[in-house]
Amino acid sequence: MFNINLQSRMPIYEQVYKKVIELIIKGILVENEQLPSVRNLSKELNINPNTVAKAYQELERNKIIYSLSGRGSFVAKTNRNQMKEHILEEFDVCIKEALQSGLTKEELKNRIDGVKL
Amino acid sequence: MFNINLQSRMPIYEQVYKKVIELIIKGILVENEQLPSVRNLSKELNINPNTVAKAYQELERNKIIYSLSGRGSFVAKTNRNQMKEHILEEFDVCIKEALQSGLTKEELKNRIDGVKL
Amino acid sequence: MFNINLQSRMPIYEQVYKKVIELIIKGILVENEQLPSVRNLSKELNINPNTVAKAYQELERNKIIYSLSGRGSFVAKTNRNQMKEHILEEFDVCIKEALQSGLTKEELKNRIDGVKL
Amino acid sequence: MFNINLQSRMPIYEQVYKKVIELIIKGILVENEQLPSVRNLSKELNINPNTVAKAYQELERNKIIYSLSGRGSFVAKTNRNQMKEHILEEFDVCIKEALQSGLTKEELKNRIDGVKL
DNA sequence: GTGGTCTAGACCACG
DNA sequence: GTGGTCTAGACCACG
Repeated sequence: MFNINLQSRMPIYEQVYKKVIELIIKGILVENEQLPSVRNLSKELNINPNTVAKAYQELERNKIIYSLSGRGSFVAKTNRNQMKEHILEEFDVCIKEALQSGLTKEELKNRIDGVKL
Repeated sequence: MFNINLQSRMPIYEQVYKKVIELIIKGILVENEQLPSVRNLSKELNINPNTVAKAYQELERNKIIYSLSGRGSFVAKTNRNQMKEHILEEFDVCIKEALQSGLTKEELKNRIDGVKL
Repeated sequence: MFNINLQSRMPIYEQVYKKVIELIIKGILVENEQLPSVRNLSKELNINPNTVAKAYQELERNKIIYSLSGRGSFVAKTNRNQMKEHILEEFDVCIKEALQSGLTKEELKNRIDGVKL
Repeated sequence: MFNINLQSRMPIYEQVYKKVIELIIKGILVENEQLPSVRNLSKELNINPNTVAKAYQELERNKIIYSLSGRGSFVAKTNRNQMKEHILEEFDVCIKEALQSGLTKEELKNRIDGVKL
């Protein structure tokens, strides 16, 4: 379910962070649902607990999850639209970079059609 | 003309690298035109000469510029389409990230329309 | 009446502890009055009985309540002034932190006037 | 200059965090001044570099310092008033707790006069 | 069992 | 030399 890529140049903790957001946007993780514990997830992904903890702390700081002391971490009151907006703002940065490099909006939109996941 | 942001999370050498490509795509730098020397550019931007050198090396490795020993660096036979393709491939990464986060192609295309530089 | 916040960074047992003191200072709980049983209070607040027990133990240790084995916990001979002193000593810690951060006593006193509960 | 208390229940990284703010409020660290490097400060305080790094990252996240990659950490455009406000907001929490415990504003203000650092 | 803090130490990119 | 990331593993408070 978490699919971490150790080879990627994107830090692992950031991959975990984004994965949680993705699962919420897709409705796989829902409000107040408990996330896997730091220890369990780190075992499952075969990474260090600290790395998972860092991702969770970042998520909590951004009010995407909350933790109850001694009980675990849970999905916060999720505002999916707000979360989409969050992702789209990151996408904006890419758009601007491409436009600044001299490409046109038409070229970018056409490119999107061609992308396969 | 070069507009470097020292506080950006993007490495400085990468900013220089992209800036040169941008100037070529926009036709500001043209085939066989001489680039500023490493020394001059580093002074102008107030950054380490090694940083400029690294950007130039990367550009040369990708056949975007060529250097004549003792004379300087010059814009290579520019294939603008190839360069656009290069930018678009970077953009692909952003598209994929956004799609993987659960957004749709429609949402991304609409977003592009709204962006102002 | 007890108003516990599970998401607060303040430990739950400490919240219970403080709440009892507050109720005594306000005269809502009076000398020799029986406190809710550990079991009942934990059910009402939906928290672990051990957590309530810990708060009660701490209160007993500080002579704020006393317990009769098999009968329950009761408000001790209350010395309101002593209790106020207790709260004020906690407040001292905050004052010192603020002063150490470079603020002046005047600034702190003015701030108190502005606070609304 | 940094005066860390290893016995305190306040986490070390938080003490470092607050110390930097204090030094800025007091004008000892000024805009664009370079902070001691993570390594140097950790040696001086005899604590782990990661602990200092955590404090610096938190400071950077809150725009109190900024880092130039490969060069070091520097005091950001400091708005002292904004920083005071930051401290005062923390103080508000203490005031509210004390008021909720049944004390009066007068009692709190008198207490401030009596505090010695 | 849960997350939070910390140490010791490694490796990396960047400059 | 600089900060950023990560591991391995310890200890702690809380529940």
